[in-house]
Amino acid sequence: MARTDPTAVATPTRQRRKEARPQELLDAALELFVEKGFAATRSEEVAARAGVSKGTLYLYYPSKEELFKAVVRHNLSALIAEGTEIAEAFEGSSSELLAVLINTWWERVGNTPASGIFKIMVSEVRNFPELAQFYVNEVILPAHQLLGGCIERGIRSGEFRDVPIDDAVHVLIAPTIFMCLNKHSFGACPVRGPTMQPDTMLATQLELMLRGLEVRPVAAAKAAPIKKRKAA
Amino acid sequence: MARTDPTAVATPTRQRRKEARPQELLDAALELFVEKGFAATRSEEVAARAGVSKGTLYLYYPSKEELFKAVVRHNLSALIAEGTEIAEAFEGSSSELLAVLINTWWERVGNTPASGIFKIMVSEVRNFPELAQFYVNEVILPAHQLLGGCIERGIRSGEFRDVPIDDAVHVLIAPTIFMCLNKHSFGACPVRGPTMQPDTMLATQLELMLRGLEVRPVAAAKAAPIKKRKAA
Amino acid sequence: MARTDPTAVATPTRQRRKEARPQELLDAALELFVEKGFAATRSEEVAARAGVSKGTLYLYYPSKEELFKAVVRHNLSALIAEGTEIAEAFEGSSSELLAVLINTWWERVGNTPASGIFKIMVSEVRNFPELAQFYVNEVILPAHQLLGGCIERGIRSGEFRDVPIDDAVHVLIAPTIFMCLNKHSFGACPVRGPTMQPDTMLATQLELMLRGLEVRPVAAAKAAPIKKRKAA
Amino acid sequence: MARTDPTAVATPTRQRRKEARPQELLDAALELFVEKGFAATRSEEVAARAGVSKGTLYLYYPSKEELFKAVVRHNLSALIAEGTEIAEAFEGSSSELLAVLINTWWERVGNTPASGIFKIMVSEVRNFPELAQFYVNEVILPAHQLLGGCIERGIRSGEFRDVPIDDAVHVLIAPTIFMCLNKHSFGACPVRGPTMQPDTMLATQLELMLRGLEVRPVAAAKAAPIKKRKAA
DNA sequence: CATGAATGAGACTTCATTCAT
DNA sequence: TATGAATGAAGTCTCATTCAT
Repeated sequence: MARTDPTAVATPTRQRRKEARPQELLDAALELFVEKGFAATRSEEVAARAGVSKGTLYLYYPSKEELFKAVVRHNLSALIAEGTEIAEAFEGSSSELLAVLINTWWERVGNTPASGIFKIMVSEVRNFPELAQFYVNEVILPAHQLLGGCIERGIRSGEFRDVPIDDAVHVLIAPTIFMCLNKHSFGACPVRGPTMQPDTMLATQLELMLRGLEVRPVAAAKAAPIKKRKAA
Repeated sequence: MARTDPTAVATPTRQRRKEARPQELLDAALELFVEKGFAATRSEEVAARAGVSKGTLYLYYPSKEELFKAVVRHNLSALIAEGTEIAEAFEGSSSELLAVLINTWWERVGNTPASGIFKIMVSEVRNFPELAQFYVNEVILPAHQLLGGCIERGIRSGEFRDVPIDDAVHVLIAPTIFMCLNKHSFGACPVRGPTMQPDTMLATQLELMLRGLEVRPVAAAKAAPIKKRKAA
Repeated sequence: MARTDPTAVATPTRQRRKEARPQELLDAALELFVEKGFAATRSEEVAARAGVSKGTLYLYYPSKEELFKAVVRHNLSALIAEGTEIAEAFEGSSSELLAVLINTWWERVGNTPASGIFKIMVSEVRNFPELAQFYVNEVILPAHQLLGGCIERGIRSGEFRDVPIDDAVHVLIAPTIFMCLNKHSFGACPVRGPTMQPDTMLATQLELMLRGLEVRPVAAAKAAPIKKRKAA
Repeated sequence: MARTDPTAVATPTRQRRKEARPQELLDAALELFVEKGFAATRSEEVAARAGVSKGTLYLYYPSKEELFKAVVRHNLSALIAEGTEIAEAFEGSSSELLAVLINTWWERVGNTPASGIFKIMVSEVRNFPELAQFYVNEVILPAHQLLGGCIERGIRSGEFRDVPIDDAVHVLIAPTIFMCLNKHSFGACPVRGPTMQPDTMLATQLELMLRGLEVRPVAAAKAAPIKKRKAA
């Protein structure tokens, strides 16, 4: 309706709209797939949220499944671009570097709609196995190498203790991904409970982690699980 | 097999199975909802995996949605039961206590099919808002109080530094949930990449965390995010 | 409605209906595909004509296309069965044999709903190439061999002239197929015009053909086509 | 090419093409309707094969249905024009005349893309009843009168036996239409089997028919159909 | 209780047709 | 005129749910 309104000043031309469509559709789809999941999102909703009709969606993506893959690939590529950029910024102490990397990542990814991609991946990889290897190759491996490299650098320079690198990387990453997942699941539900505050949580995480990595003798905390009491 | 059990008092197989039905259905449903998500799981598949017919499923649960809620509630209740049991075991230093709690939790939950419940929750809470408050009240809050209490106890006893308790709890929990999610998403895909080793990762996490919590002067790592380079 | 009427005496049981379904669906589908063509027939119409709902159709045939193939194969098999039976009846003079074969064929095929299969084949083979070879192997070739054999037998016994067998077979078959096609196309339209009378037409065809085949000297009618007058 | 024609009076290509459009569209549509049928042919394909865009098709024909009718009417008119022309050439013996008519018809119609019109008619008349009467009036009746007249002439002149004229006409026409139908259905499929050779088949048909029509005493071949054996 | 045949609402997708450019 | 982006009615197919057996 407004689209055909002749008095509208900023009505984009068809040509302009055609060029913007893929991005608009991908954005709408990301939102909905994050909100409701792939299977529970109707094609028509995606189209509606992008401001077009059902048929138009199919002009750009041949099926809902292809749309989904495009959403994932598009957003993972964005992630990769960010990652590469961040990686290039290397300088200063390893502690500072880790802090910079994590804070930057949060600002560029965690704080944007792209953060929803993690929820999608967790929820749907098993239904879209092609995407699994893609994600591993393009996101997990580079990210691991980047962070693993920082930790190794810190270890070699004597700044960090000699911890198992791969495990440490996972522990380091977990809270940030956890925040992204929380934001798009419980965080989006109107419930009373302990809310996650990304800013302070990130700060706390960094402090704990960096302290945990720093060189200093300590008595390792080993503890066996509690034995399960058998029902009499 | 059970039929030849000499202690069985002539309980007919059918009778036995009938009583076991709800549990079998919930188990089958948990598996499938974890594998494929709620919307992509067909009622008939659940029935088939539980070894009954489609119609039988509806004798026990009036709809797929109710089945889903039952699965969630059933598994969350199990979680709660475990948590309560673990909580009662309180003794020793706060470090040891945290280690015991986490290791026990992993053995009782993370290492069992119930670990899939987190994937379900993350993926589907927004579609089942009733479950959100339930989960927060029955799982998140108690768990937070338990862990938060440990940390607070450690702080008060001078064992731990004075960290923001809520954030620290989140950071403490994140890697364990992260492992559960990974196990049921990427971990279930046949891809080459860095795999997560729960046992060593848990050990590393505990070591990092406890060291991070321990009292000791340190220069806090503060770092602003890298500025995004604008295109010239 | 009537189906659930408890007072109905002849209400078939579900089991009985299940067994009859495939045939009922194939019959309904044959009718509709003949009437309107494959593409213009809606699945739901087929189901409705068979007295079931849309979903039930898909319980028996996984797609409209598979239903189509089943219709063709089912009816071609019927054709083949008839053909085989007729072929076994060989006896008497070759003229009589041809007459018997054609009359019997008409009674068993041309005069039954199976006659519609020819319209379907003509209309749709190019859209279902798998069926082409099947039809050639199972219908055309056996029929040709049968009729060709009769003609050859007549030639060898001196009853028929030495005509090109393959061409003669085509000429012999053409009017019968033509009648089938006509019956399900123009013949089914309420128009004024020369209608085809199968019975007398068959008789006339036989008379012409057998006379044409019989031994007797004749001056071949050779004639060049009329030259096209070029527009001035 | 036409552009360099020295006799062309500067007619711009676009203008020329514009005038040729309707014919090009009709030709493309004929081809596609013959290949795939009306319902399975997409408007856009027709436009593409005619070298124009989807929208342009609608400048010339207001709907796919109208396009279809135009195709039929256009090609039937061509048929009629041919028929009239052929009819005027009347001369010689009735046998020769029939031979000339049929051979000419084959050359002008059977051997051209217009031969596809019969497949279309058979497949689609029931969906386009308006066309039925048109076809009967404009094609079937004149053709019948033409051929029927020839046969009658032959009978009156003592050249032919006294056969039922209408039936004989049908028998006479059947093989030619049969060849047209075959050419655009099985004939277009890449299958191994007895192929139809129009030239020899036409010759054989004529020979059989004319011999069949010629005056000569014969014992009519009467034969009852074989009784169907009931299952014991 | 258990079964599985049947149903029909609803989701995906296609494509004839329109209309701004 | 010609184009092709956009639309939405309509068709195919799925699957949660019911119910006669």
